Amino acid sequence: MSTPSTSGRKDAQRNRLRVLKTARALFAERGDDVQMPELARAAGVGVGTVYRHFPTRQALVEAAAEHRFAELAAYAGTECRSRPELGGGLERYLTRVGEVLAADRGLSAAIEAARGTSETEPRGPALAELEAAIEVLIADGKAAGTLRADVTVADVYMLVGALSATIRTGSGDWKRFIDLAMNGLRTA
Amino acid sequence: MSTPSTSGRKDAQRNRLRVLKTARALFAERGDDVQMPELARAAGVGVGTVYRHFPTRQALVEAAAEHRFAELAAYAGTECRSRPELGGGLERYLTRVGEVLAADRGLSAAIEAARGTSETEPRGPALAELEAAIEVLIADGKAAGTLRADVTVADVYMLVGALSATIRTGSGDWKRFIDLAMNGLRTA
Amino acid sequence: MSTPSTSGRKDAQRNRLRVLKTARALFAERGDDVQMPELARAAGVGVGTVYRHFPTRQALVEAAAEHRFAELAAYAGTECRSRPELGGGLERYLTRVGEVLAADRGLSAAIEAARGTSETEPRGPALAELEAAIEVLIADGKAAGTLRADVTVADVYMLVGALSATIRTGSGDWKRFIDLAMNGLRTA
Amino acid sequence: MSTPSTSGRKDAQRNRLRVLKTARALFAERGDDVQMPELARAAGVGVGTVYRHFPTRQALVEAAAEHRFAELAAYAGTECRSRPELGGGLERYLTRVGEVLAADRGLSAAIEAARGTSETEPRGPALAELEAAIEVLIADGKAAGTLRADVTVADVYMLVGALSATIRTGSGDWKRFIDLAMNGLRTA
DNA sequence: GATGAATGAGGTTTCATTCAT
DNA sequence: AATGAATGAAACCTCATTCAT
Repeated sequence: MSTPSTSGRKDAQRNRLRVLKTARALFAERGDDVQMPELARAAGVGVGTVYRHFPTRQALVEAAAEHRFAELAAYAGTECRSRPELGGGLERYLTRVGEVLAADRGLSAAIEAARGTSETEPRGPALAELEAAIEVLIADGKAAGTLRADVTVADVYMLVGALSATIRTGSGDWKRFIDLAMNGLRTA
Repeated sequence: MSTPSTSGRKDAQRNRLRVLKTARALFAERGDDVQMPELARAAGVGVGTVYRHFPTRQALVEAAAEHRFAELAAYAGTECRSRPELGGGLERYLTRVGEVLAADRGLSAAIEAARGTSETEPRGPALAELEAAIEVLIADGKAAGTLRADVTVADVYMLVGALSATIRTGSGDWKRFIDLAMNGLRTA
Repeated sequence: MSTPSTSGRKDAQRNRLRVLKTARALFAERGDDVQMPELARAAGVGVGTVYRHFPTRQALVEAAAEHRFAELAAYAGTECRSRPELGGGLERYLTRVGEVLAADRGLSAAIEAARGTSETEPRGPALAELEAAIEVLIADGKAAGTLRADVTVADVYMLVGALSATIRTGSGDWKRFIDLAMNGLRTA
Repeated sequence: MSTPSTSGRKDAQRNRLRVLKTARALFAERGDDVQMPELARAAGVGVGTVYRHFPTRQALVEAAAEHRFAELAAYAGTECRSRPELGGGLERYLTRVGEVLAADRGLSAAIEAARGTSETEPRGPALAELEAAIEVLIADGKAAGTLRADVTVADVYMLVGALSATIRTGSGDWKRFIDLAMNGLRTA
């Protein structure tokens, strides 16, 4: 509507991204109660286009989740390691995660709602990347003598999940959660 | 229709409880996808009766949540304190919570779904009781010198929420979570 | 809307019938392009009520088919045999079928559309009844020496189907079809 | 885009035929539930190309119908008359029709679905040809003294329609249908 | 002429809740 | 107080058709 030409084949990818970003924004704002036609309208495309790129509402939510996840993974792999000599890369990482999630509780809610009763967590491609990055942060911490020797990626992953829930449900001060969690990971 | 009168107030209470227990059982088994008419049938009453006692589906879910919560509170107040000289009352409590929640992931999911995008957590009457009980467990721990001096009820409450999410989503080994959490609460 | 009270439990059956009759009428008039909400409105009930009685659009169409089928079966069992000494019971029956179907081409179209690509024909309870009645008509004809000795119920059933298609598609004069068909069934 | 020019008019005809044949094949296999984009893909062209040649899905189905119809007409005009002294040209023709339709029930279903509630049958160019051919077969039969004197092309056309329906719906043994039909057409 | 991404009006079905009996 | 049939507002998704490239 504001952009003059809606274009053709070439920027199908651009459309996909547009939908994805609109979805993130709308979910962030209003949680799970966003309907497909409305979302399409907000993205400036027809519902059909949304469904072309994401065959199911759930698929769209998952893609939004993955999108945010990828950002978090990228952060873990770059900024957090930037000054390893300072130590505390892991803590900086968790804090960053907290900030992102806190700014975006609606999306978390939508993701949670979409999970429904499904038993398994979806494992997107960004996950492997994230795990590798966290591995490094853990190694740094152990090298600096600040982390317990038995800390694993699985531990951190679990704590991120717990942090996310804490923020989403507002069951407490998430900075305090990180504080306690880091304390739990540190050498006695 | 032909039976003169099916009794009075006493049956009403019995019905309320029947519905509540059926709800806990069905939610536990199938999560949020339980429909009101079906639930009514399972409880052996009509939908109307369910609605007489719980004006809304959400109200019923909240009641089920409170019901479970009350059990947890009772446990904190009794068994966990039973042998304070042993120490570790708080850890025993968290473990108990974990066991109950792990046996009951469906109900957690239903509760979570019912919360929807609502900002605030419902605070039922059992909460005060629980807080008092936890206060005591914390005091015990501090007296035994095992807990950090700054640990509060809010901390524990937050950790219980995080534990619940960890179990519900299956994002990791919840016993390990308790391990890390307790480590975080302990004196350095 | 015109009837003062919509009543409760007792005339659920009355509602079912009302929906069924409305369906027959609407399908007769407009063929397959009748939508559920519209049909419900025409029947003076909500869509939900329609779906309570007929879990699927297809189920409703099938019920309408069966309803008409039952009428045809009843006719075969009664009027057509009324004066066997006249002979020609089978022909009178086919003619009657033709009249009913000709007055009701829309329903035939809806039924056909609902069948879709499905391989098998639905066999409702009226079918057995019809077959028994036709058996008798055939026996009458053979006794009167007018029908070929090898004529079976399956033949007649097949011819009824063919007659139905002839009428529905308007591919010719159905009375002529009956003429030819009867000629085909008669002794040389 | 890089290829200078993909030829001119000749390819267009080739494409038309390609689409038509693909349509026949796909409809034969899956009945009416074939989508335009899918059909286009199967034909190795874009949807746009399909629409260039057939302005409407219905038009394509009709073209497929006509295509098959033309084959049937050709057969009536050639092989069936090949040895008129044998008699039974009409029966041989109907049998051939039956064989073709039986191998192709899906297309019949698609044609039927496309007709929808429309009152009139489409009359393609092959029809006149067919009628002429049948006229001859009928004349042969009458000359041989095997057909009733009042048999018309319209009768045969109607019977072909009925035969088609019998095969499509599977309501009986279509060879038996031909048997009865021929018997109906024969002199007493 | 060909391509295929985009469109968006519809259509079926679900299920929390109401209310006549 | 209990019953359960009825309600009807949604909400998702499909797919024939268009048109910019």
